[in-house]
Amino acid sequence: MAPAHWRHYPPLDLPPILRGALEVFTARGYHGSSVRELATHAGVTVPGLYYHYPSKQAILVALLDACVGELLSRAGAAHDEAAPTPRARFTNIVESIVLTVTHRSALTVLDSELRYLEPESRRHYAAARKQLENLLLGVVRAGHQSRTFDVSSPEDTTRALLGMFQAIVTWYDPAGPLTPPEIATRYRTIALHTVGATEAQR
Amino acid sequence: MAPAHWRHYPPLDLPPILRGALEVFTARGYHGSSVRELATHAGVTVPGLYYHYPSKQAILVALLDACVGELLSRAGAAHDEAAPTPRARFTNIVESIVLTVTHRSALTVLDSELRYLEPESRRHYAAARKQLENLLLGVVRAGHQSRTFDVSSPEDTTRALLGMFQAIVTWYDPAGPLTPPEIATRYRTIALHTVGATEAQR
DNA sequence: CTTTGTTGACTTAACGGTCGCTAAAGTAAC
DNA sequence: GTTACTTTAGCGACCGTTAAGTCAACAAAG
Repeated sequence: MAPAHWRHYPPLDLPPILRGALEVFTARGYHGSSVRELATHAGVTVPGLYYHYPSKQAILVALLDACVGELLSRAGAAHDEAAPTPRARFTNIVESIVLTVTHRSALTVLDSELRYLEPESRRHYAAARKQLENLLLGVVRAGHQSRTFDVSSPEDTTRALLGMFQAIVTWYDPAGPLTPPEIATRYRTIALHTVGATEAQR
Repeated sequence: MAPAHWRHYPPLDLPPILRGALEVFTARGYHGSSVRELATHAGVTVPGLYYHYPSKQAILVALLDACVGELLSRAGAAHDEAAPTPRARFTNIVESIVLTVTHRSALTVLDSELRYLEPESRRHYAAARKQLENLLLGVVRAGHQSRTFDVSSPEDTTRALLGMFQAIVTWYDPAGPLTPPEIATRYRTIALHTVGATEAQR
């Protein structure tokens, strides 16, 4: 379950039903996909699908579970591994978020389907996202207080940064010319500018 | 049609059917809304709805038309009104985008439903968004060349900025404490940092 | 060894309900 | 009488879901 290292992204190991569902949900959206499409894409019949999952929504939840946990644990590992300076921690977290968003882009797209979940599940994912926000916010605040960073409001800046990263999936194409590490490098530079720490500083 | 000024946002003047459809689409998503819901929300019957619009998709298109055009024309006006410096143009465009995203948040949320459109309509909106990107990119490039801005890549930075603005709708609440002008002010500061132009400079 | 019972994985067939959409008739204003 | 718009009624297709049966694998009982 736990990856060997937060920078290493093995191919997603999902059961065939979830693998197929991921493709269909990504292409057509949650409400736009029928359980029949999910079933045929996974190579099973419809009741075969219901044997493994109690409902269509449960499939989406299982998929999101695989996503949110990974993002959070990788960002945490990236933070812990960094030298104990705001700058090092910040760049590691940014790199890890951008790597996850790109390497797991199909899963990340599902974030926009989050609001169709029943309230209980939705609260669960809202909490997870808040945890990520707090991780990044802590680092930005530390940099703010030590004057390593130049930000007017750590809270606003953190929220803006996370939005910036999340938006990558709206244009990222795994078949395109840019690789995840390349994008991570570019966004590291941009994010450093956003928190007022120029590349030149060390 | 054209607003008196790009900073002024009168209440949306939409025909009742579109007004109701906007609420329903925003709450449930395109595929999650039925034409029966759209009709009852607008106070008409289903065939009454089909008298005005040929299909469910046409309603979404009409709604998006009202959105994209406004965003583009306001950003253009904000650019033209600014003093002819990259910094003034940049802050005006940023302010105008953030004001539109917040004042017209219900319409902006529909952007995530864009991929469910048939290819022809989707290309139309992709082109409009590209126009906005080019408007902002031109200004960022000008600031880059005149050394007013400090960016490593105007293209990447512009794309990151637009993603940052678009993401506002994921947390913005019209009933919340923050008003659109307040958010615009905060994002102006953040965006200036992102392009490497500190607030202190004039 | 066979027989029998149990489980797990999956099938065929279909349930009631909702989907997007429309034909045809009606109404009110000009 | 024409135009603008609404109504009642319902089309066929598809929706998420389920009941009931099939079939291989395996274990305990004879």
